[in-house]
Amino acid sequence: MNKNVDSYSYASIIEQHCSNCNLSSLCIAGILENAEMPRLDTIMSHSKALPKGEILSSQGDSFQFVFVVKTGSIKTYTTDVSGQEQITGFYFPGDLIGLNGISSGICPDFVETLETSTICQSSFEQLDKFSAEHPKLRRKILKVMSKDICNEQHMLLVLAKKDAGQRLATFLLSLSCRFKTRGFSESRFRLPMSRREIGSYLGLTVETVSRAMTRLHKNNIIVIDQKEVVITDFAALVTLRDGSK
Amino acid sequence: MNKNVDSYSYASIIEQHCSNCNLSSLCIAGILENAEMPRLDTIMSHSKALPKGEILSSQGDSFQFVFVVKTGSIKTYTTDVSGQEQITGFYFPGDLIGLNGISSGICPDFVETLETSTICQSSFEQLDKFSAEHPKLRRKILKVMSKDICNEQHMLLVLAKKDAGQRLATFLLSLSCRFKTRGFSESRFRLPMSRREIGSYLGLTVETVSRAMTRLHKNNIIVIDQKEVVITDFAALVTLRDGSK
DNA sequence: AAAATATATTGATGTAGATCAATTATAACT
DNA sequence: AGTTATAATTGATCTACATCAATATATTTT
Repeated sequence: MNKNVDSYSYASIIEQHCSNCNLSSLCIAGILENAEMPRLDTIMSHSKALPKGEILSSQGDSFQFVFVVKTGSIKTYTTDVSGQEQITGFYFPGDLIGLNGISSGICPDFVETLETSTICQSSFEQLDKFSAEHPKLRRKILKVMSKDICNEQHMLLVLAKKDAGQRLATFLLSLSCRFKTRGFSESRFRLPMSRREIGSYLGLTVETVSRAMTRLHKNNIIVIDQKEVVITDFAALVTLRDGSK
Repeated sequence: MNKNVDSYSYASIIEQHCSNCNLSSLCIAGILENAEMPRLDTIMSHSKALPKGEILSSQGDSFQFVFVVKTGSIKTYTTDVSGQEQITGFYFPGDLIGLNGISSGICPDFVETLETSTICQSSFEQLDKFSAEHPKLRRKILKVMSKDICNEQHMLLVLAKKDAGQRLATFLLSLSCRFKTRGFSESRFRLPMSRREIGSYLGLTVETVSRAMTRLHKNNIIVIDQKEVVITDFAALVTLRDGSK
């Protein structure tokens, strides 16, 4: 039972188009020519604001849709036979989510809003058909998946080899970079996820995340007030991240 | 400087074709019709036996080729600015490697033989062109990448949440399954990688891998003699892997 | 075959982070 | 505003694994 966007009573499709979306430079739509936009608009639907905690698709659902974050943020997480829950990624405006369902035809994870968010949705089959005729779109999809693989391989290294401080530094600098790419401040931002969620993503407990956070604060590398982060010493944060332990 | 296969003096292209390869059921070639094989043969080159330790491509190389393992086995690993080395995967006959280079155009990791191996190689650009005209090949490539993402997301959970015994159980059962798929025994096989390499992959030290191994042996779950493994109690190994810790 | 080198095992000890527990801060609800 | 529930911090203790060190076993070299 896929809970696709337009099945929500509060999430009907409203008058929005990829062609007039200011996000297109970040989104897969960015590689299309203006003339090709109308066709994209026929396969993309756009949600209105979804509240925090909304599950866009669940582990075990049959795979049908891919999503692009328009505003807000998303987490993906998998669970285990033993009930262990692992956050596998955080996603921000422009990010394309859900391609990992292709291999088995089953959604391998949960996709959930971290805060009030709007998202765009497409049937994967239709996107794939479109891409068959558009080499640039085809390549873009491959690039997105390839990038996902690289990101996860990097996270494997982080989880396997880095201590708590380095993991948190890696995390904060990655967020900083992603916010910067989206035109926001790279040094001052709000964490849309809880300490527990950061811990799940980084393979740490809440307590360890909290302690690592206050340590960064005490060392005057960041200022942290609840979810608000200010990076005050980028160089030190990078040194910590890249230190040979 | 890409060290592609046919640049090796000892690895000249020999008379081999995808069309007469007994591996095709496991390989991407498996989804093509007989009539399409000749075209695949024009873009695939086949190495002769490469010795252990041969590096097929290096982190930082410009991305050009993808590889399929024909015989033997392969490891991929990345390194860090701080010199940390992380094995990101082990690959066996039929496995397609290298698609993670698409996003940046740079090979993000090293690809190296674990033992004497033969491999098949294709220019990615040519494979991509071919796939443009063959929906099934296009879909197959997407499936391979999607599977890679799922595998890595699963490894993230293993590294973030599982203890040494569970990690080793996960590893051994995964190998068992992959060998079975390839027509080999699922209960008796040879580990082509060292304890150190297993440790790198699982985020553990050699010592911990060794201890976890002897513990499995003492509990009569496996018999291990150097690199030879016999799984004597699958149920116990599964229970260990899936245990809620 | 002997020497040298690399790999694996086993033991002793130290430590980062988990766990348990208590307190404080924040958000949600009535 | 006051009550309840949730999230975050901080402290005390415990433990699994890393680290250091010593053999032991393979593998390679001469």
